[in-house]
Amino acid sequence: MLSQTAEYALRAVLYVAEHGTDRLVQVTEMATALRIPRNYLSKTVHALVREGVLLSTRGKSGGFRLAVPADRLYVVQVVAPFGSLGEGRHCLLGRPQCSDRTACAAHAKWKLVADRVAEFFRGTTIAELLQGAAVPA
Amino acid sequence: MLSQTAEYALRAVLYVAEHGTDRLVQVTEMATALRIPRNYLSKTVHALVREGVLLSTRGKSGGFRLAVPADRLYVVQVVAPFGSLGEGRHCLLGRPQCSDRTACAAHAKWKLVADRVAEFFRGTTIAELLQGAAVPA
DNA sequence: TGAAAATATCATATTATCATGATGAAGACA
DNA sequence: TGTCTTCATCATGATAATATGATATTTTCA
Repeated sequence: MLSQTAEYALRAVLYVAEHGTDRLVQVTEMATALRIPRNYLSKTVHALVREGVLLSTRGKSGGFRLAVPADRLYVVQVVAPFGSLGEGRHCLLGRPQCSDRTACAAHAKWKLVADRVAEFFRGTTIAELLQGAAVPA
Repeated sequence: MLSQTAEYALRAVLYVAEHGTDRLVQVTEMATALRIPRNYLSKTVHALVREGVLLSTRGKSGGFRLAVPADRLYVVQVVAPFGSLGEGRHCLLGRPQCSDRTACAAHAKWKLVADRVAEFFRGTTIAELLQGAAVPA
């Protein structure tokens, strides 16, 4: 559903949202806790900085924190820069333009489901995900 | 949502279901009509033969036909051998075992959506997709 | 000012996916 | 029997995603 990288991004943001309320969270800490390759995660979270999702501080006692309150940060903002998911329309059969008018075979049935998925990404906040359950190690 | 290969497989099966009711459909014909690389499609549809979705006949005037009536052939059967989608459990955060009991952060909210997706793949037949709309070239 | 800690970045390696081209094998039919 | 057509398969290549290792840059603080 999500690319590996997008999944890393989401897990990292959830980690920051949970542990970074009163301090900065370091990449090494996240990488260890979430079992994600360190430098790869570094690149990934830096991309989130460029996207305005995270803020980074360099140098000693540096780290990351949310750039947006968790209850105003939507999953799509975290995930969209990587895998193309959560974004606009999405034809099951991969047709470039597949709308209600020029429908592909799968369109009518699939649309109902695809809309649900899109709603989830666009309408769910990081805060809501954290409420769902405690985050295990 | 689907891997390229899984999408090819689904489009090919839809094509066979539509055009193969009273004759065999050849790979070259499908590849041309659906604009899919010929040999790659050949490999893909052959995998569907092994899976019991299609039947193949070799030699002159050979080709493919459905191994199962379109109204008893479910999308998951076509798609599962390729991308891992449509299959059983699916945690948004990629945890190997993520159920209602050991829930990850995203689980509760995501489950509602993921169940819908799984239902679509498991509960929708090829025949239903064909009813959805005419298949353009 | 220098050392340490942390992010940022670059170069490269690895792996999986997608694709191509050539060849083998089976069946139909003259 | 031979040839043609078609599926089956093999070997290889191209590309993108994922990952690793080394280095540069910024900041803190003694």
